[in-house]
Amino acid sequence: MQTLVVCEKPDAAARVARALDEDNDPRIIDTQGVPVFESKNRHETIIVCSALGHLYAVDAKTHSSRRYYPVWDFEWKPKHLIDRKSARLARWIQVISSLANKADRYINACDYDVEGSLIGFTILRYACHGADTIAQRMKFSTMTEKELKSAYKTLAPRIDMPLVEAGRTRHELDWLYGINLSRLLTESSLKQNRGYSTLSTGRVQGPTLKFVVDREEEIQCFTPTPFWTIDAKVTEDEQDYTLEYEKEKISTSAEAEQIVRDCKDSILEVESAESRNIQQSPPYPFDLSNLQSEAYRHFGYAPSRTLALAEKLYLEALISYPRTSSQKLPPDIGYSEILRGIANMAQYRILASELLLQPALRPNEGPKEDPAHPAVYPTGESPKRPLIQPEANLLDLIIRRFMAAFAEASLQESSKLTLKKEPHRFFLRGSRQVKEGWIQFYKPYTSKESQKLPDLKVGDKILLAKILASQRFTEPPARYNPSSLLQKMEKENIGTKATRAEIIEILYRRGYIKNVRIEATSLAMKIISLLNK
DNA sequence: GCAAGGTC
Repeated sequence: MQTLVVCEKPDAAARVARALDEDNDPRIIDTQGVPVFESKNRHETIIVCSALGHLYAVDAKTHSSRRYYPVWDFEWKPKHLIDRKSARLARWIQVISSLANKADRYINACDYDVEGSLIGFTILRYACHGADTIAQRMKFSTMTEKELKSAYKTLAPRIDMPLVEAGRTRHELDWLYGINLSRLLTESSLKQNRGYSTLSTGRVQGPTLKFVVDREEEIQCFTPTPFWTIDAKVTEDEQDYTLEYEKEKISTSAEAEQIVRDCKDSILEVESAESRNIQQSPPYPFDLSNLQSEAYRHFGYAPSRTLALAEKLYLEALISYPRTSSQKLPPDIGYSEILRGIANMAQYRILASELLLQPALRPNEGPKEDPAHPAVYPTGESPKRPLIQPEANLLDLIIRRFMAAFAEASLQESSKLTLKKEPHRFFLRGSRQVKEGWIQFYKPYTSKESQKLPDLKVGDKILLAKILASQRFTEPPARYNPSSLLQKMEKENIGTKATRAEIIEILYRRGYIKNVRIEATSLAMKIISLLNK
């Protein structure tokens, strides 16, 4: 009896093999670069092998011209027969096939989601000689040793065909829709003598581009309307304080002038003073899109760049797997061991040591989960080479975010004074940090600036030092940038954590969008109006 | 030179 377990990626295979081996030390079998492990326990020997994502994909059945459309004939083929860049997968499939010959029991242990179920299915069917019909399914939601062991004990007797069908249909529809429409666009552009340029669209590219085009149209159609604001100041102990008028926007010049006339050189009386404490929980651990948006905010890195940098840090064992949508950190990643590692780096020593003094370490987790990975966290290893600045920046962000997640809530006192000159009201807002909590750990990536208030009590009087009305204009909606466009995609649930950044890059490459503050080009306008028909 | 989804 020989069991063959198929995982989605080498890293996952290593974890599964470790969990299933009774000494947590599986034998690594040499297969010239294709990872295969042998796990032993009292009853059996288990062979654990790995895919490298999809090994099979959809392609045209016959290789006619790429200019021909529509194409309806497609079939599933090994990826190395479809594109040259996948050449190394030929050996992958060979190795798995020969392992399958010696096996009589098969388990799909790919990530428990649509794509994982399909990756396992195509391998079992095409590389393991139709083993999909007898294979079992190992289901887990995190790759902890405990959960992997228990998943192995409670195998589902069959693979999950509904998920497989969903995945297969998605691949096929995306291919039919994307390839045909893209060829149509490219050909029609050729016919209009625009010269050759590849045009493309698809289930994700199309709607994403439409977000940008819609915004472009809103901006072009926008007519600014005037409004007035009141700028006012008081002075106390030689310090100026800016007042907010009770109405943020005033619609007519006459009304604004009236307010100024009513209040000019008058004495304001403090009508009320309120203050309340606001507690703010630590930030959640990073999922990929939060990491991308913070890296954009603080360093200006495009989401695609952040993913590439994170990938590199991951391959050098400095951080965990970055393509995750989880905001959870299960205890078995070893909180205190990681923090001890972080404490070995001089710049974090004091902060990490402080956390290690806590009686119990518990991260403030977010709601999002991922079937295969925890949130992004630092491994606690020190870099073995000098990092380039962007790598160092990203690692610093990830380390501080990790520490912050374990820290205490911050407490801020927020105060508001209301000053009156009948019938008008002005506000003075202030804030003060009462307890720093997690902010101490996440600096400099958060700024909670204190705003002092003058020492005034209810009933006190103070001279209005300055008041004037200013005309302003309403502004059109802001353009997307790569980060906000990615967030919009996530909100609308198109694309995936691993592909969104790349799809935005494609839109740039096709000449559909330009600049960091994203503008739709005239080409994009034409494409979208064509697709709307 | 085409999609979108895995992964390195």
